[in-house]
Amino acid sequence: MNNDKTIESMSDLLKIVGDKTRLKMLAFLKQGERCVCEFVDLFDLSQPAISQHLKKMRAAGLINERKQGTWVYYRLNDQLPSYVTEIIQALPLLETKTCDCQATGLSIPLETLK
Amino acid sequence: MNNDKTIESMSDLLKIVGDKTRLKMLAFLKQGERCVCEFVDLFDLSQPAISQHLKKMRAAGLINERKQGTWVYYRLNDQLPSYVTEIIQALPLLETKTCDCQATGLSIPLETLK
DNA sequence: CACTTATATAATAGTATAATTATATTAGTT
DNA sequence: AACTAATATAATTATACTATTATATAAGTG
Repeated sequence: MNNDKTIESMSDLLKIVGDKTRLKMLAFLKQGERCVCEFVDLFDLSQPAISQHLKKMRAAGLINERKQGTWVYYRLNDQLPSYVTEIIQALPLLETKTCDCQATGLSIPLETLK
Repeated sequence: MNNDKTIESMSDLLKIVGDKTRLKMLAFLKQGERCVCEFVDLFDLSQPAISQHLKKMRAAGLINERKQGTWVYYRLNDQLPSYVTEIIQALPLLETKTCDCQATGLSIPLETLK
């Protein structure tokens, strides 16, 4: 086995995790699944910026997505290296602001209930 | 307490840890104290680059230094956040090449023994 | 089908990070 | 004191990252 390759892959993953915005996203995801629109509401960033952060975390295997209609929900991957799990555990729990798409507590669009 | 500040400080620390070269340095330091000259030998990088990486890790509180004559030895700080300890534990053990300044196994310059 | 909403992608500009070369500092040696 | 070796700092360049604006896609609705 190649040690340098291990270190490089750890570096790649830690660089993804180490960004302030992405850490905050991970902190929110500790509480469960969240839709993209919630991040757009919660962060003082443009929607494309949010989308690109989520893409990077998805590509790194940190999060998984679930699509429901136009909405996309992300959740933490439950198979993460222990050192990543430890980082996420160390993150503070953040206050939840409820987004329209979660107002029902059902995590699905209201329209689908009509 | 301010959650954003916690996240920001975690981000700052993870950015320091997440660099490939610095991760490799931390992997070497798992085996114990090392002098700067060893890093200069072991890495395919200029001496100033090594020095700057060590400075950042020192400033972040990841490592401690001990000066002995012209030589400077660094070791892991033994009081690190658990999530950092976990990262270091996950690093592979790297082969040790012995440097002149460690040839005695005493970690001190030969000249001081004269 | 035109319109709206949610999300993603592309192009680009701004900022941060790490590398190099050059130079300074500090300790030890002759 | 001059010389060498080890390390640090400064200045600069190159590269990588993140944010923005503009645009595309895809689903849902009237």
